[in-house]
Amino acid sequence: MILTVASFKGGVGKTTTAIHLAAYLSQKGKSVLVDGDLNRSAVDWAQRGEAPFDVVDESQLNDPSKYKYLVVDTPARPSDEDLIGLAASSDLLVIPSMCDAFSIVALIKTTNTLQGLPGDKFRILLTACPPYPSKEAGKAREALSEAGLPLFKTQISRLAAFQKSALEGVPVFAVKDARAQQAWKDYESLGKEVLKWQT
Amino acid sequence: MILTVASFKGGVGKTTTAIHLAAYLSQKGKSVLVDGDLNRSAVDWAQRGEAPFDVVDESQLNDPSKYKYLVVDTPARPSDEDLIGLAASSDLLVIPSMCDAFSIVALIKTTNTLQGLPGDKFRILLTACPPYPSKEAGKAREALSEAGLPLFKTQISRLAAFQKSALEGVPVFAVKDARAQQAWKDYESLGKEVLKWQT
Amino acid sequence: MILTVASFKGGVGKTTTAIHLAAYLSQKGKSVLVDGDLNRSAVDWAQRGEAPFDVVDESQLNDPSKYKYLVVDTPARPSDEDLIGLAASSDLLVIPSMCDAFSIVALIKTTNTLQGLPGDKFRILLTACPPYPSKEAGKAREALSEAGLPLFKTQISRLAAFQKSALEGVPVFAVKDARAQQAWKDYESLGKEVLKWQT
Amino acid sequence: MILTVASFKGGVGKTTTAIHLAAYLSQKGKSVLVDGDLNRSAVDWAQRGEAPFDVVDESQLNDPSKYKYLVVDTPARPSDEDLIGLAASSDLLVIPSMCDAFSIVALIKTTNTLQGLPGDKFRILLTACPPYPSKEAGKAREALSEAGLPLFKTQISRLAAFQKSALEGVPVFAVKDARAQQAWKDYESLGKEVLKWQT
DNA sequence: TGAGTTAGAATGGCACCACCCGTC
DNA sequence: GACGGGTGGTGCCATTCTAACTCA
Repeated sequence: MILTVASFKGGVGKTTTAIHLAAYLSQKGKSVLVDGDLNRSAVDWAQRGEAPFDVVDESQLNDPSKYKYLVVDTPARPSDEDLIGLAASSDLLVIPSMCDAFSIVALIKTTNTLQGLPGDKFRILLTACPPYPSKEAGKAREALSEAGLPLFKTQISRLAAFQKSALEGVPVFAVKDARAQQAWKDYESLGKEVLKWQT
Repeated sequence: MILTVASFKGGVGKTTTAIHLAAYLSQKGKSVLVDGDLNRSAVDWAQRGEAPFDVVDESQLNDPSKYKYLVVDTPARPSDEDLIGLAASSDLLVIPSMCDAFSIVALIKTTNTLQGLPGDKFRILLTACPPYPSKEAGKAREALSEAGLPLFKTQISRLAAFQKSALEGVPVFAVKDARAQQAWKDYESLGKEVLKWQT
Repeated sequence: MILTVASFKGGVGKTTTAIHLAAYLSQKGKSVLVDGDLNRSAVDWAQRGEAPFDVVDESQLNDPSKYKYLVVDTPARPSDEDLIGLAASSDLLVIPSMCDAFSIVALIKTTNTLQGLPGDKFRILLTACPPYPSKEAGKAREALSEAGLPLFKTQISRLAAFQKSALEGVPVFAVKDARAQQAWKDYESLGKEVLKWQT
Repeated sequence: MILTVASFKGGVGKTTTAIHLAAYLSQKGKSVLVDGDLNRSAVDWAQRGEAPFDVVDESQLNDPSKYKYLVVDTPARPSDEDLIGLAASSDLLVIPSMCDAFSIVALIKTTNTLQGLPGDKFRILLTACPPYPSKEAGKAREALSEAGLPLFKTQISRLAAFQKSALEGVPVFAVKDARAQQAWKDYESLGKEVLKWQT
């Protein structure tokens, strides 16, 4: 199964999402994270710590058949053609987005592009959602639904544990933080939703 | 005076910064915000509400000499050459960045590019800084200083008022929010720092 | 039907409750408010304004059979014997109580006395409940339930409209206040609960 | 110095006032709180937590001369003779009252009784005053002044911290609440006024 | 028609609770 | 694990402004 993580804007948790999806899926079968980002953020990350799955540069992926799950972290701002290509070569396209107004508006503007994608091959993931009682995530969800864009039910909270995860180069469940488990649950929930979608 | 706002990543408050810099400077002299972003976020924003300054598409700026201050919002992810060009044609390059680890690491990676820029023509602005007692901003500041990158002393807080500002298409000081004035003070302080730099 | 309003403490909205119960019941049948309080608060109140029902001193109630509903406002701090007498001569004993800790503790202390009362002849009414998001009313409700004391489902909010009602000598629905209708709904709900209990 | 706290109605913060007056005065000299209330609220309170002063039942006060300050919490609804007796045996009579209309009217009705008291031996304390922008306290103050009744300049705010204080059995300054210090300042101010009156 | 009155909406300020975060 | 500081949302209250209605 090939999961591609792509977004039109940077700084939305794309790499974090790719890493933690790979971490979750590696519990279910041999997994690899393919780093296609220009910044090589994921490779850097893996070098800082100890990843429970393989992390390879996209040019170094020799034998995809070794893996049950491939998670691909793509460069930011793909062109329309890029996106279509990514969708064609993937089973599911995960599009993370923050829930601030600018991000949502930008995302809705790309509705045409996205709806050109085949069937239900993509879903949007809200990331960095502020805690209760903020309504930002709810508003974003509503706006995207109205625009007809498919959403994951799961959303990722904005927690300092994710920062520590990035700094230390370990998945968030390995971070020493009071809310590390809560943070990990978000991605576990996402992982379950992905696997459920597959069926 | 030409101020250019550019960043290597999206979703860092680039448009918000451009808008509020223009809003501050429009108090000091006739100002225009030139929207060079592909998403035309700033133009959209101005259409939603009532901006106290002109907002034009970059192709529509006929007579720059009419204005005392030009604030240019650029596309995300400029290439190195783009950046050099932008720096050459501007008096100051403002580079907003969030203070999360990925953003800071990405920024430091571009140190070489940035230090190729002439003199003290650019400065980094930390945006969306989490409130006390978070140390994220402090850590980011330290890391950037060590990398030799120049920073604005001012930093922008992460406040819901900025979200409302984006949604309503008005500068943050016109938003009905308990912390609107506090939010505006951040950009006032930035504006003062910019003007002070000029001298 | 004879409704008696009694409480062990003063200042809990006893008179307000008696007045508004009478006001509600007067819509359903001829009603009288019998003022047994030493302060003659209800009589004073009726003199200040225009009550839609009769208000008489307890010594002046000549012909109870004229009325379908009698609401009796009793003196504060009845003795145990008083209370038993009141219960015996009434169909229902309404015991208003604020939800502060002292009031609730004092009320629970009287559990023995209350449970000596015949059957389900009394119910406690929480009054002056602070607005959301306070949990005071919820805590009080929980404590009283644990003590086995019966509660009205309805509770009365703490609203300035009740103050104006007292000052002007009119039922709260006749007060010029943005929340007057909301305040009246509380007592309407109580009235419905009382009538429902009767059946 | 003997301070007596008495009121004609219950639920007005009588026990809270007695407790916090004793707490303040215990900073200035050895103090005791004499619980004369039938509910023994103050004794209960002291049992729940840790009071920084002695709390005794009125029948157990053996050696008053041990104390510099005696604060006496009296039963609710004293008769006129009781009141005169209390005033005679005290240096100052503190009469707490809420500022709702019923309470104020009831208090003014007792003007005759009160004015029969010797000289300036008593003062009224407004308690549970609602926050800005309510005018309830101002109106109450005005009405009482017109009736010629002496008032403390200090008034006690209605704050959730006082509830927590009651529940936990500790003075309000020991409560974990954002406004605990503000609440305590009210009673500090009252204490100062009392001491100042003494001279 | 014009002016005074009155009802409704918008505004500012505060209290309260739930939550996040660094420190002890 | 508890604490203190901070933010976000909700609700109440008084004031102000606006809109509509009454009455001369």
